[in-house]
Amino acid sequence: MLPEHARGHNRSLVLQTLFHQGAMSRADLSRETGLTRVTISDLVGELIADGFVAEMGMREASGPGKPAMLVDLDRDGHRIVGLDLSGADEFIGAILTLDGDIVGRKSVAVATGEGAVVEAVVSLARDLVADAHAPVLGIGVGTPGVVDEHGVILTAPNLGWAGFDLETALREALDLPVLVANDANAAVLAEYTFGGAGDDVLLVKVGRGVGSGLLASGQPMRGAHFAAGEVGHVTVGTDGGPVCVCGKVGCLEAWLAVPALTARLAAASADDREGILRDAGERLGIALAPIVGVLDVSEIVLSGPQELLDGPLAEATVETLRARTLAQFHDGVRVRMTEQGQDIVLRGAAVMVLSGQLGVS
Amino acid sequence: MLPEHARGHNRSLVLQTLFHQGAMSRADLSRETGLTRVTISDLVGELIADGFVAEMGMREASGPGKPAMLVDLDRDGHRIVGLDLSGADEFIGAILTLDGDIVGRKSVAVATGEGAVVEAVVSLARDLVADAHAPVLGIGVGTPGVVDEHGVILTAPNLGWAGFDLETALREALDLPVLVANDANAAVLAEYTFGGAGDDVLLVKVGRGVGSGLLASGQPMRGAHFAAGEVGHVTVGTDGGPVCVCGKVGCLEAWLAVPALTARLAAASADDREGILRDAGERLGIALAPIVGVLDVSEIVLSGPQELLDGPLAEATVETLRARTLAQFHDGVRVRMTEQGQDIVLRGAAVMVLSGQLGVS
DNA sequence: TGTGTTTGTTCGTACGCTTTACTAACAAAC
DNA sequence: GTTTGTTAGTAAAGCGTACGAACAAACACA
Repeated sequence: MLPEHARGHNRSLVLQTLFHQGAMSRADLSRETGLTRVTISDLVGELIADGFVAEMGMREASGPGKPAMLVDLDRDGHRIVGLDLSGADEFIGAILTLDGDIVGRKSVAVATGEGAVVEAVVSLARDLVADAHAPVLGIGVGTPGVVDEHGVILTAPNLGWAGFDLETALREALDLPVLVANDANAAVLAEYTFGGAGDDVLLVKVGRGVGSGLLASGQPMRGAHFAAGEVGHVTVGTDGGPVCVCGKVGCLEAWLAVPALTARLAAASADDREGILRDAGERLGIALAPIVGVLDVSEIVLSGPQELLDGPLAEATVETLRARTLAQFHDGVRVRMTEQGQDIVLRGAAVMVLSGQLGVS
Repeated sequence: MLPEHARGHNRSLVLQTLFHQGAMSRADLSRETGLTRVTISDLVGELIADGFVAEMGMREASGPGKPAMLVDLDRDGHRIVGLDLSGADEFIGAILTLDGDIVGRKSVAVATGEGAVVEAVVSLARDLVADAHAPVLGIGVGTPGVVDEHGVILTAPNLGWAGFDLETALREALDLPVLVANDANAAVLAEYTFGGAGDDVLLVKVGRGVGSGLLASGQPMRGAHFAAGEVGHVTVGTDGGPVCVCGKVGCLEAWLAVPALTARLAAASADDREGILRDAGERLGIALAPIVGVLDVSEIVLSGPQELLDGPLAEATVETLRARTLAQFHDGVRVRMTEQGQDIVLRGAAVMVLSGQLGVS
């Protein structure tokens, strides 16, 4: 640990404070961070020189004393490019502000195979960077599959990838910072930074498959083999269930994934629909109960088609969880839909860039 | 982040290196840590002045150059006191070396109620400190119940405690650093530091109840309400099961805790015993499968009566886990007994002190 | 006009680590 | 016995980082 590491930490502390609390004076920053005004002035000067922070004009004086010069992140001066490769039909890309607002979109049809996918993704990213009309802080990518800490996609059956270094490929093609992570892990970051989630939260993402992203004490969990969150093919219950594409019986994905669930709903009468949704929700609760017990998460967030998840399914999940865990410890566990909608992975990808480049989350 | 924090980090880095690799020269430390020889000399001088490190004599010269003066943690000059309050009949205490070796023991009968327990524990700790015949680095305590980050026992039904600040009570009575944590959380630290466990490990402790301790990326998980690991009263399976003391049906504890399991074994014929153990192991596997899926732990360690756990039960657990998770991601999950035996909580309590006082683990 | 408050900067100081340069102590080769 | 080369550890100087003291600027209020 060298002094410059401490300096970097303090730089991030200033950026983090501005990110969450908005424009304020140097003296405000001093009070918020506990560093002295002198040190803050020095740090802010450095951050202004680097272009991350800008002076925003004087605060209209409200009391005695010299009026304050407000400083803030240069929010208008930067953009982030986010990509979501988890869609069934399209690769979706967006230009985002530092606040996670989407100010531009573009998408291309899904490709398969290493070469074709990379070509499509690079082209999508290049177009978005060109349209940003501002310096791009970096490119964040949320992709299905197991992704290691350096953005190497270890396995991604849907995209036909195994051991492919997407991060380096994109960085070399675009000459910008690139961060690649699993889509559900990106999503939980969006929920944490923009969705007001607490420090211990599990996000369950239901789509073609079922994945999850986990934050413990505000830190993303990666797992021993970078496979944390890969919960789709865990068997749930001890009484059989639907057959899964993986060959097993009763996988969470066979109960809950959108294709399986919509197929069962389509085959059922209108009266049976609620029962089917409640069954799926109960299965999710059964799978989550031991996780809530071991991890003591306070919040479970669902992401996916609202018409499927937000209703009988979510209700059955929370009821099952309450019934299967000890109220004394985990009474407060909340289950809710995300409010980030379909853009959750894009916004999570932006958080990855904010976190990687500014140390902000 | 101030410069002195960096200094503290580097002090711990030196101690950590010596702790794990044993005596070495200052130049060796420089190579291991990446800090310069000058800085290491300065740090070592400070640590010697503080009594944590001692010079151990010259290394017999093996090559050219000036012979090296070996330095090491002053292992003989310090002791740690560990307490294990999780026993059914006794509070167990021990004097330990910095290497976790037990060099003295003492125990007292279990008391109940705040006042009586504190009196018994303080007296036990005081006797051990007096017998240590060396400066005691601190006192670590592993206790059943939910314990917060400051050593306040939020709930401990077995001891009749709720919201009791054991850490402060002991610190004021004994005037030594005190660290209190849940017994299973202490146990997993022992397994990590002394048992060669990896960075992502779950320890399941089977005794009167069933608890667990979890390390993710080498960091202990606490949970949103400090209740991480409280897995005993999670319902497992969807086909009923034994009635639990908590009133629910099919709790993991009703399947697996020692009193319930021995009672079922005693009531069964010799031929049925293996089936009962396998059933219990299967239930454990069912409960652990979603946890392995979400957390991607590489290692599950069992702690408790060897004659119950180490055999058909553990075998059934690992078979169930393999059957219920996707081999592609979690093939390598190992299930094994701890080799720390009955002293695992005591040794874990020592790790808490090492970690808290020296930054070593 | 003076007094008190707040902001932000300048100056000098303390601390931590590095680089550079040195001494001490040894082995190997001659 | 001398020279050469290597390794261990220390001393001095310099740079980066944060702090406290002091101050000027700008304002409210009496």
